[in-house]
Amino acid sequence: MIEKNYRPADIEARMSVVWEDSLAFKAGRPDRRDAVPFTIVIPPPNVTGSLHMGHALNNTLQDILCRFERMRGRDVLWQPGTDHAGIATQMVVERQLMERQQPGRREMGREKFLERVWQWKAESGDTIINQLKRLGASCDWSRERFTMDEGLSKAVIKVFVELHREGLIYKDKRLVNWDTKLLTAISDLEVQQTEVKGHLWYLRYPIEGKTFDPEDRSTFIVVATTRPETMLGDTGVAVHPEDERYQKLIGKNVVLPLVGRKIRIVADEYSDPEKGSGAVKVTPAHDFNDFEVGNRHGLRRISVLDKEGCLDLIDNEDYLKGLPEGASQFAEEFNKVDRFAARKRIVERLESFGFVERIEPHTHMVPHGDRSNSVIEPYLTDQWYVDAKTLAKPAIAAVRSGETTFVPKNWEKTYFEWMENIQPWCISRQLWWGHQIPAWYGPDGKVFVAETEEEAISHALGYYVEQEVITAEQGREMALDRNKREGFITRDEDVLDTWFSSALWPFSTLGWPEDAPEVQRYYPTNVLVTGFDIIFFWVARMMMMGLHFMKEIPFSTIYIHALVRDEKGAKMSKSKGNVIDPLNLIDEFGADALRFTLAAMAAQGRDIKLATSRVEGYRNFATKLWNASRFAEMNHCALPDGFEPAKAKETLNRWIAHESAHTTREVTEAIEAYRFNDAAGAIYRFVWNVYCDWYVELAKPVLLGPDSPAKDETRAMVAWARDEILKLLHPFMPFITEELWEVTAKRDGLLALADWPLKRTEPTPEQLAMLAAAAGPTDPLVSPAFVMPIFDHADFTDPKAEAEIGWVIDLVTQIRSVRAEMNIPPATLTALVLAGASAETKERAPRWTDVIKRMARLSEISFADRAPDGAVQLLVRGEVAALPIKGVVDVAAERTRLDKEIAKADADIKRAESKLANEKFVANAAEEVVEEEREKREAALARKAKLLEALERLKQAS
RNA sequence: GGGCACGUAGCUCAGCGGGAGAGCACUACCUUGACAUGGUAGGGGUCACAGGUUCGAUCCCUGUCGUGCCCA
Repeated sequence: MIEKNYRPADIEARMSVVWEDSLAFKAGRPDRRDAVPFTIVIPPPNVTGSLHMGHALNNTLQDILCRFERMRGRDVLWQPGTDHAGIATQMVVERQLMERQQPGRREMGREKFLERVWQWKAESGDTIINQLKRLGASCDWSRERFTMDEGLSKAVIKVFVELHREGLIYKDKRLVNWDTKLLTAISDLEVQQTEVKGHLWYLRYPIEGKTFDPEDRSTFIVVATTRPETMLGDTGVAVHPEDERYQKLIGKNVVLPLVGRKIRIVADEYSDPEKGSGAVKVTPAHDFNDFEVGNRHGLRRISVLDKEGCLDLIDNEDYLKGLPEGASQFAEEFNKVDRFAARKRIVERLESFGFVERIEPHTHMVPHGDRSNSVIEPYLTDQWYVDAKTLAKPAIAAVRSGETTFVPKNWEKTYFEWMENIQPWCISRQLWWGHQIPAWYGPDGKVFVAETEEEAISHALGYYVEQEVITAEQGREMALDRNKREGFITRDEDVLDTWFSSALWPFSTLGWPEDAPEVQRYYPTNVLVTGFDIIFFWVARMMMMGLHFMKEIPFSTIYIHALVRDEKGAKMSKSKGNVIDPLNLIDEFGADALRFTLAAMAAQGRDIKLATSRVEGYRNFATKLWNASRFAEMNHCALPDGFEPAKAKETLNRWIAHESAHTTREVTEAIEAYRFNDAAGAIYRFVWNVYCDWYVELAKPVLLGPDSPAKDETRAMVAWARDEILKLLHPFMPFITEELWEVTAKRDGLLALADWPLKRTEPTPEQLAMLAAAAGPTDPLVSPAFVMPIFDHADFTDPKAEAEIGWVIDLVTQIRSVRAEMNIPPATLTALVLAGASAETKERAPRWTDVIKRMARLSEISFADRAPDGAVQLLVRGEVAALPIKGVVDVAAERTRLDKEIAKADADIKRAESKLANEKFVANAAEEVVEEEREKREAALARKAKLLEALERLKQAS
């Protein structure tokens, strides 16, 4: 029995358990051993995360694809898991420690802290997974992975060591984006440029050999800067080589104010004569552009900041080198002053000596850390880098060749843009939570990269024996005795960028580098579903790593979906805290309603700003389906064994089979093309506007009437069409459909594992050849028939049934419309006269008497040669349907109505004729378009003639 | 500054070379035996603006204005 009311919360809780217990989503089910696999790896949410709208959309779409393919018989693996999210997680735990007033990370020490993070993960790491389950995600939960799992860590180590051996990972001292709050390097991608209102300071740098005089412009050169405090690290001044103002100064020195360092004036195209003074100070250790300029001219790099962003001058050999007497006094005064305070004080000091020419307000972009939101400092440090440029080449080629395709295609441009200008990827992070870099340093700082410490020590001992740093005897002793080698080599403290492990996700989760059968079976995956915001962070890097280590693309299709934005149109993010909670929507309207809303709004290439009213509307849709199923149940509609819808005799039943097959094709094709909104729209219209509004209504007289073969057939068909709906709707609304599937009949199995309505037919050899050519080489495991299945449901198409039911619908609709227009109350029944009806109509009408009477509120239906006097005359599919309503019909009003109809017909005739009279139209337009226009004209002419007749009769009668 | 989108009904959004669509909201009527989370019938849009291409433009092209995002 179906419950009276649709209560999503109850159903969802129950169905989750049913699915879990039945292992319905397990990949590699024995009964699908021979099925073609279909694989999606989930974009692993951060363990710190909780479900936001972006996740809800992303996972709804993946689930639709997975459930769809599972019903189509494939062996689906939807690989779930979570990401350790280095910085985010470390921050969460540190914050927790602070809130509980417990010792901080550094006091605790690395080992203890990491224990603490794991403990946190054990307590809270399941949050997001449970929320995904609430959404209905049909992942193979038994295969859940975590980027810091033993297996995945092994993959990370192996990849690092191999790339290092190949020279694709290296250590380099160069500028990085340094977060002075988190005390770590971050990658370019983690830096957000934010517009900040600042100043442009024009500083006077005295020319060597001249006596500085603020009034005499020949004694100094003016440089403009937004960061005056970095001047302490200046090692040059650059002017444009063709800037005439400065030609004579090129090659000369200036004396750096306050510091006294002599620095050279160089010619470099980097300085823009149009901007500021045309001369720029060069600080290679604190600016990315200056770093390049410095390289070109061999300028020194002098770092004047420490890790926290404070001036670091005392004991700073680079800084002090070559400075005149007395420089140490200044160094002592300014040492350990924070960079922003230093800016103020240095400007003051410069002003006091007349070194500041002027200060202008200046708005510019300042880099901020996306996690800490603190100002990022270009900082000179040793870091590990991946040679992304080399790895990007095959990744670019794979997309160029179409081996991997983006949907929608325009994202390929973005991908190429970035990949072709890719910079070395800084992968080391000065954090504790993450994969510790497998590199060890010997006593002299030489680095040994190896998978294990044992391996590293053996390399190191071999090396130092050879270098005669230690004797062969010492080497042997240390190799044999742990205690003796203790502290001889020390491991790199840094961990890897979180995205380093995410880049391996498509194969590390399958068991690589072990020789796991899953790697063979499920790699490459079929489609990656993600938002465009992580194309660079994640998609591109998976492409690079997948191609390098598996020698195969990680996925053949990349479906990029919209971003769900907050009400202001801003991107939602975990750290910004501007997330809308989809769980509230699930609580209020149900997961099915939320999923359907997201699918219906997932039009390609457009962002989603979610309106709650839509969710409510789709909840109502679920209610509608619920009640329609109750109606079927109350009328004992059930599917008898061996029922063949194609053999139905009743026109109405043939019609719903016809309509149903049409919808099936629409939904199937739309999902295949990732047009989720079209698929959702098609099934929505079918359920509500076809099945409920017309089929069920038209079937009522039969269902409520006496027993008959027609009634038996209709009962079967009502149930059959309901089952078709449940199947088609299942990928979108899994909970309600599974529930209804279970309670409406005795079933062989779960709906989640039932067959999709369209059966694949064996393709002909010609079709196979054609498909093989079209499919290309991307997915060798997939037979062409799977890439583009061939379906056959010609059995259901029935134009005759369509015409007949169409006539009924038109007739009823028009009568209803005119009744409403004339304010005839529903309680008043009217008679219907079919005037001058064709043989076809005379044959059809009796079959629909009950239905039409019921739906159009009629007392009787009769035939006549002509419409009775004083009747409202409707034109239904070219024939007159008259409603004689004595005393109700206002003749004047009816004339006006007919006049309006005639005017409309006239307009149609005119439009068609003017087109057809246009020689160019007839000559240039497609034949079927012209033909269509002719048909329109004929139809309008006929309509007008009939309307004129009707008008004539009305005139005669009055 | 470069790039990518987007301006369609009051709101949220589809559509996209051959007569403008949905959901919500709105109006009127309806306790009809699945459903008032419903039914029936309506109202509402120079498809941002200006040019161009075309037999024909909401749709393609160019420009303008406005909005958003990404990268400098």
